[in-house]
Amino acid sequence: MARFIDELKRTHHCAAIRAADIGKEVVLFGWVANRRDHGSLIFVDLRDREGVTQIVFDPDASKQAHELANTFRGEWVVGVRGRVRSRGEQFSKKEGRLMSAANPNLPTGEVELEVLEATVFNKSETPPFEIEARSETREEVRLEYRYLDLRRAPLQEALKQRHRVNQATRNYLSNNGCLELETPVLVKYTPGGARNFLVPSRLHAGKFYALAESPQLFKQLFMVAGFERYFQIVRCFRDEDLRIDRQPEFTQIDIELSFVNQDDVFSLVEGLVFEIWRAALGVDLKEKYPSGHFPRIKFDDAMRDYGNDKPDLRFGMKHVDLTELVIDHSGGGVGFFAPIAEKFKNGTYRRDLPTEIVKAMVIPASANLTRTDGDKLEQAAKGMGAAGLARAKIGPNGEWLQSPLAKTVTDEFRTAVNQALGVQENDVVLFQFGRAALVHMVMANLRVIQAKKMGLIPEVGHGGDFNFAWVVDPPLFEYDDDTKRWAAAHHAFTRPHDEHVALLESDPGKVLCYRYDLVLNGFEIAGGSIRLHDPLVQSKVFAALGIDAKEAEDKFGFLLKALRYGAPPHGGIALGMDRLAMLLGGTESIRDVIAFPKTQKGTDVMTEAPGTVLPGQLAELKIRSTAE
RNA sequence: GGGGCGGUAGUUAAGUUGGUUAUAACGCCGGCCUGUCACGCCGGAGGCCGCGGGUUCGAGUCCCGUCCGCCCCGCCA
Repeated sequence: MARFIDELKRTHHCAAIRAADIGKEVVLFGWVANRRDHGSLIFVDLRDREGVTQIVFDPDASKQAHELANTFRGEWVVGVRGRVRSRGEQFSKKEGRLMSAANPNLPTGEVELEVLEATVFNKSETPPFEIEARSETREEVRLEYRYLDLRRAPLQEALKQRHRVNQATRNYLSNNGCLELETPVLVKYTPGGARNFLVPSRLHAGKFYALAESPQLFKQLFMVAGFERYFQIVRCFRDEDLRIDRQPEFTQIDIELSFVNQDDVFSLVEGLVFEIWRAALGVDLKEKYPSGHFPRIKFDDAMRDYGNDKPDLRFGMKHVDLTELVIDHSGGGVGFFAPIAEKFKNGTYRRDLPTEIVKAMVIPASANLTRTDGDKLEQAAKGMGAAGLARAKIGPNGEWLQSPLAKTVTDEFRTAVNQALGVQENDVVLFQFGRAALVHMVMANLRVIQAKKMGLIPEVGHGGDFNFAWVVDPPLFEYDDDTKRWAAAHHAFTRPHDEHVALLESDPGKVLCYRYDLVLNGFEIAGGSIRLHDPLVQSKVFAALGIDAKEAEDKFGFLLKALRYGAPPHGGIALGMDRLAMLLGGTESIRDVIAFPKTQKGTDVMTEAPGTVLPGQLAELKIRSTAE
């Protein structure tokens, strides 16, 4: 029988010791976070997952424990039995007077543990970096020793918060009639959408499973099967390049509901988000959204005003689309703009298919944008693929200064633009023109970059403001400039607005649909749609996409078949758990809220995955690598 | 696939127009210390300057290549 653990059970977590416990004898287990050796008095900060308590080794209390503590080093795992006492008043040599020994910076700072008995469960090598809340150690090193990085308070808190989000989600959705049902991870590869990870089949040489990029098809089949309301907290896999908010494996809160419309889905999700914020942060979103609902923005308006479908609504600096003005003024004397006006005039482009546009954004005079600042913005724009970044500073009489456009612009056009932009003296106007998708993207990013510079976006960890919005009514189809035909903007199973079904054949570009995204502070945190369950409308959608019955059957056969056997009207949504956690935690990277994340190249620096395999394993799978 | 930034003791950084023994802080090791809590004081160890090649009398520094990490575009809900 070992003395500790077998006989002496842990009585408290370190953070649980308070003034009320003074006089009690307690047993604590934990890690040596810090050791301050005063010769015959040794202070140790003992850390466990709940927090830190100061324990004191005094040879007068236990000579043996004190001698053991002499050997303690950082991150050793130790157990102590001792008596809780007030830190009281002590004579400070530094201050030269009697003063309180309490530490107001610690929740447990009023008390300490006088150690009567101690043991070392395990020693530790010197860690490669210090286990502190604020680490300046490079992420690469921290990822290699992730198990040590995870001891740090911010990561402990992030993962505890994820636990609370999970709990709240399960409770809320269960209470709202959803069943937690599981779907396969090994699935059949289906074309379109994200690239899949492939898993070779040993029993079927030459064939492959795909790792599910989402449970989309299966959750719809649950609806066909009559489960009516489903949810799952599910891992999904996508073999695409990584970003600061994208990992190859990530977790989704996946929901599908029968007999609902878009409003019903929104209400359920709004309730869920309220619940999550309460559980994770103790924040009541009712104060900001008394109706219990988030505002809605039409997709077209979001693109026009912000250049993307996930606008950060915490600040203004909206874009202004000048395309119409440019056309009306035949380019307004600006050499850059004239060709765009010309193409519209001679019918090369239609106004309802604005493949080339002109956009502007006003940076207010208060930002004091210097030429150097402007050059930096231009560099950023070029890095995103822009040819350049035309600027104009507004003079006292509305004239354009320090601008390549100033010399040739007509007075009428300049006046019209100034009015459209609502500019004032010393404002700086940024212009982008050309391919719509590029202009939107560049201007959207510049808006965010500039807002950060202007302090309109709070520093990570210091932003209490959560700005939600539903982005709704996107077009069902996107015009593909390269192939000159319509393509499904999302997938081919989204339900169009009923009043637009007639337009499917005549004017597909005008067809809006019941797809929706929930955005928060510039991040898309959820996306879903009301599904198409009507075979007749479905065939019209396929027709508009130029997909014939055979191709549809080949690609989506089993779903189409299932939908013919009494599929109820249904729709759903998926919330990105990792992004949620990231925004809840105020961290700037998705890696900060995932216990064991991948690097930007998709590797794990700790385990060195992905790795090579033995030739025999490949042979068994009938696979040969062509990699050099 | 494209663009940008970075890699120097365990960690974080400095390192000048190329110059002789590559600095500092923290950490680590040893010693002293009964009220510290970023304890303090004294002493010490610690380097393939990511890797390979080139230019040069001489390279952490300049050039070429390469690997790794990060950010963005493409891609992707």
